[in-house]
Amino acid sequence: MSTKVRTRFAPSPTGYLHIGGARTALFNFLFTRKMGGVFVLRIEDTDQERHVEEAMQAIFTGMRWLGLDWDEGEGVGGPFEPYFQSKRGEIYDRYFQKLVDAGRVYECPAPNKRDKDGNEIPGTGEGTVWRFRFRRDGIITLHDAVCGDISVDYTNEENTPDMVLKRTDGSYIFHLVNVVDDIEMKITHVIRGEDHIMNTFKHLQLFEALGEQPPVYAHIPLIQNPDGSKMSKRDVGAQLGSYPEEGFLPEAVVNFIALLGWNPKTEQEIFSMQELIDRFSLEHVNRAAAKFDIAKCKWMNQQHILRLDPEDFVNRALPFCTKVDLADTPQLRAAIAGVQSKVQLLSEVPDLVRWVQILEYDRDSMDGLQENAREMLNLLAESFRALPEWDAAAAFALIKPLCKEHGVKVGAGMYPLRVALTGCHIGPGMDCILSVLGQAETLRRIEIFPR
RNA sequence: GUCCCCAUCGUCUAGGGGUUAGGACAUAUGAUUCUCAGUCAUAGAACCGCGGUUCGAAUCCGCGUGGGGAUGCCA
Repeated sequence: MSTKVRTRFAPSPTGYLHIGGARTALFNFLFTRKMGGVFVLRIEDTDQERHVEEAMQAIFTGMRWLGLDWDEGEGVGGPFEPYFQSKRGEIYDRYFQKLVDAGRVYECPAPNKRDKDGNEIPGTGEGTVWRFRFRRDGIITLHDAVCGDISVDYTNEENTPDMVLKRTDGSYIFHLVNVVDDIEMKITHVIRGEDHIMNTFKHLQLFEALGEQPPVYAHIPLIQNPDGSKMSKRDVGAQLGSYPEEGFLPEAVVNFIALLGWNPKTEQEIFSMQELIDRFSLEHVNRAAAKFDIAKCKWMNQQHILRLDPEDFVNRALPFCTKVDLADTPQLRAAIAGVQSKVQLLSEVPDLVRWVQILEYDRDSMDGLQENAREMLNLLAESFRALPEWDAAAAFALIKPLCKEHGVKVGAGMYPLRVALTGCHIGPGMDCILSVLGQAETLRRIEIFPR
């Protein structure tokens, strides 16, 4: 019987949750759910100097927004608490002592420190640090679940200098704590970004020195900017935190990043989380980096919006409207429902329904009016007024015959009406507009229309 | 510098010793619709280069080139 799959997502709270990090979390999540395993969220906050509290909250809220629920970690507990590395000092001391006893670490003068760009700061190398003594007797091979076999020659010290494990202040470096926690938390599969590949050889050495079996590793390709450069915090789409406020649906973002570097071996493009779980496998993860294309991400968002229940759509779009001071009324909700098929992002909704409460004439829309606009409006108003009983559907049904009767194309009659009633040339269907405004307001708006 | 990884339309990708190299986004054109959106149809658009293996290479191998990553008292 095979042991139960245990994975972890181990971000460090030094920046906001990055789209690449979100995808790493997603792949871990999909794999774990597919395998019926346990997904651990561990916070790697050993670098107290760079620790940012809001960044940590952004990780939690970002993962919850995406629907990546973890089985062990902050908020849910678990058998290997605590899940913050800053609180696990004694455990690391114990493992470090093992390395001391085995003669695998040695104390030596500290090198110079580095700034955040990695440049050395001269004259800062004070005190002593502890380094791990790598084995130098051969080539180390990593059997990666995505990349295949990769080997590095550890007899060549130039690229593999003995690594620092313990800082001058007694705290431990990432490599040690990462490996120790993976051992302690019984992690069976490590799915992480390709930028960690070179670290993995160091980690393999650590596992061996500690007499432990390493987990299965799967290194996933990085996400790059459209120009191929490394994506950093300031780039478009880089921060997951910006997606909710820009009007993306979490299911669309999940769908999009899942397909960035993994393919489902089918031509289907739109997937729910459950479908992704059912299909996911590490063998179909690509090895090449993917560029981030915001246009396709928006298209995918649109596809998911189209699939939402109308009521669900209204509820999700409503906050974007109230945020710009539109009042939550039945009329507004009706108008929102009318634009479900017209937006790619929820944030586009307010501009399309503002007319319900605020009538402003859009310059471009006004310029598009033809000479006979006033004439058409008068005719329409006349027939609306003549209705024995107001009924939006009936009013709407009058428009086409009226246009034909007067020898104008339906669009030529509908357009001025739309601009007169909403101030804009895009928005919900005309039947929806008439229904929302009602007879009196419809006639009033035609009346006051300045053309 | 050294080490590691990668390379199919502009982008995400399928395929993989013999294919009209397929799909999606984006773009363009047309149809429909309420001049938006949507839907439908059509079009243009790719195997990085050079050698080798082979009857045959985009596919396998080597070398270049390009891109990315690593080489930290960051993670």
